[in-house]
Amino acid sequence: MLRAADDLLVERGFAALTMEGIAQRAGVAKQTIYRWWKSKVDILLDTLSEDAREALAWQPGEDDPEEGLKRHLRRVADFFEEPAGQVMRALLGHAQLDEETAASLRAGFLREQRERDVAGLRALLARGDGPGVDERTADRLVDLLLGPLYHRVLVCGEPVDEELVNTTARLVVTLANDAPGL
Amino acid sequence: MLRAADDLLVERGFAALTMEGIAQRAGVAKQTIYRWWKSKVDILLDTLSEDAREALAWQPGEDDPEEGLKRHLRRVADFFEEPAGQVMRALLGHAQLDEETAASLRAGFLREQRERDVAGLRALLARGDGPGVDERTADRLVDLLLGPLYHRVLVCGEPVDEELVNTTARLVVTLANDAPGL
Amino acid sequence: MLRAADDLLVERGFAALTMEGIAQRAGVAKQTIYRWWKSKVDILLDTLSEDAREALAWQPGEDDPEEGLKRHLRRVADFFEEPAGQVMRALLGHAQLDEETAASLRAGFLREQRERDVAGLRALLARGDGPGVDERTADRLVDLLLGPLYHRVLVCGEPVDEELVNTTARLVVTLANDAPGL
Amino acid sequence: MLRAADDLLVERGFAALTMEGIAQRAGVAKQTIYRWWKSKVDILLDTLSEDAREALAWQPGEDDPEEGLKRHLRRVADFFEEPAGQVMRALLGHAQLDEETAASLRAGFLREQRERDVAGLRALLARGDGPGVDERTADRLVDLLLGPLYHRVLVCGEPVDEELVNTTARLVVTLANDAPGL
DNA sequence: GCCTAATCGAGACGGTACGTCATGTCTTTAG
DNA sequence: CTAAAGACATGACGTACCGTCTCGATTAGGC
Repeated sequence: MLRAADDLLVERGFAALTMEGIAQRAGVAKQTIYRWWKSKVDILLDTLSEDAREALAWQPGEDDPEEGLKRHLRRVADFFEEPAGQVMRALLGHAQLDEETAASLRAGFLREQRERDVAGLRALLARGDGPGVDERTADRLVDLLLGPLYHRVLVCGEPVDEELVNTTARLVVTLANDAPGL
Repeated sequence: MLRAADDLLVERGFAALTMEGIAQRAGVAKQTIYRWWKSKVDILLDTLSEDAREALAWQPGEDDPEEGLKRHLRRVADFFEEPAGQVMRALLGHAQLDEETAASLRAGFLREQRERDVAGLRALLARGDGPGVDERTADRLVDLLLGPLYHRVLVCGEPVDEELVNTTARLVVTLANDAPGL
Repeated sequence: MLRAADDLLVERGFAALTMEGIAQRAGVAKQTIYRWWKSKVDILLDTLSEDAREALAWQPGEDDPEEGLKRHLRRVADFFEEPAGQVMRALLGHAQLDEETAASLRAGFLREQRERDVAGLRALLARGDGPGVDERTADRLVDLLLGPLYHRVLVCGEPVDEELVNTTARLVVTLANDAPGL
Repeated sequence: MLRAADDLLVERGFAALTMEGIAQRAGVAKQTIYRWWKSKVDILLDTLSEDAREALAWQPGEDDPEEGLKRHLRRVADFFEEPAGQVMRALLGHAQLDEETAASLRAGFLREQRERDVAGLRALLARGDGPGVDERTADRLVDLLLGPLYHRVLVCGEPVDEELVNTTARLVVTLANDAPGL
């Protein structure tokens, strides 16, 4: 059923993603779906957890912090082009329209991802020359790190280009090394 | 009718904002609404144009670039707390779910606002010590300037704090003065 | 406008006969139609008066009563095949659905036509060998004279054949000559 | 739902008989009605089949043909005063306005009723002194038998009086006994 | 190996909103 | 000053999904 929901979202968009449609596509009765999820948003939250966790994971590497950040940001940029990225866009979008979706999304996937991002960022910066950053500082840096990419994708609706990745990465490294001034 | 739509959105949320509801609230026939707008999204696009233009305008000032940026970012942050900001959140959200909404929003309000942002940013930076930035550079800077705020609001669902405003403003000024390395 | 209404009725049927349609077809504003008639039924009543009076008139002749009746009944049968007959069918039909239509139709056209029928029948029978019939008797005979034809057309929806015309005519003449037993 | 439709027709007339009204009166969703019938006419056709079959049935009796005919015609006359008769009037009326209604009505109820009428008439005449009539002749007689009553009710909008019943009955018996001259 | 019980497909049900159509009234505009 | 053009409030249309609810049929598991 997750697969059916996922496919329909990508094929026809969120508006055409109905419980009846998913049921028919999955060859299942509506009631059976309601047994496990209480809405189509709930289904998407599940598919997101399955698919996005790995795609947004911080991969280990031997390079310096700036290079590592670039690598990760490119992964994030690519993620938005994939089906799982479409699901995330849809959920982030729906969270703007519905408080309950927002709460579920933020209490679940987004909170966990934030933790992974903070940890990943700290680990990466620890490999550099500087003193590294504490958890609170890393948390602050995440908005600066991801914000420009999300803005480009969600607000402008354009793909993230290399220049934005590079500038953002360089900038965050600079800030991190200059942490006291943050 | 714009007022009725606006009120209902803020009071009850996007899902409960129906054409029938707007019609009833405005004391107007559904047909009359359809005569002028083809969907509730269309109505919101109109209210956005009316209300958000001024709220997101770059106000003149005598202060230096960094101070000016902070002032503007605080206005942006405040905007998201107002009704007009709710409308914008809703439209940005719906744009993630519906290609047509995305196209309308970006071809209209967002494009114009982007132009105002680029012009405002350039004007502000021109008041500083540095050489200022050309249009293309300013355009690139806008993602970095606004991205963190939008991320905080749309993704995290939290209010923009003073610290984020200050850091972002300082960072963009630094980058601008260091433009060749952008 | 009568012409426009008439044409539309025949072309597309009663359901598709709307005030808006008539106005458009006649190149006239709706309001102008409402100035003269209060409904589409009212318009049809007018076209009926214009067209049906002559088609259902009793034509003079030199033949005997039975022949004369046959002639007249054939005219009635033919009338139902013409556009004016369609109007009459529509109005009689609508009169079953709407008391007001029924009242207008019966107070106007049908009452006058009934008078013409009674007079026509009496004149015809006066040419025969028998003693003729008085007005009340003729009035009673009219249901027997026209009923079978109307039944065939309105209820069965089939055309009136020669046999029905002949039998009905013969029968009414017989009855008329046997008036005391009526 | 048949009951709700029936009641509303009698109470408020055909024009005020709406799918929404029926749904509300029956405490049922519109969609449920559309699941089973495709229009209000379809519903009325069903109520007619249920109610009119018996009211228009030919009842057995021991009397002679003329008396039997009178009995039956009086039943027909009474039928038009009942709710089921209102339904029939409405359907016959609407059949004049709409080809599809006409086709449904004639292919269904009217065809069956015609068969019952032919059979009933033949059975009655077989009880008389004469030779009886064959099926084709009986079919021709039905227009003459029912036409006057229908004319009085549908066209004149007046109740059927005893005189019309008696005259019509006598006349059909006479004709039947004189069948060769038909 | 059978019978009971739970599960699941199918889809009917009472609802709500959709977007469209025609109504009859009204205002505005052009000749 | 009239009449076209058409905006307006109203209300029904027929459709799509919603979330809940019965139905049988089909499995499985406990005896």
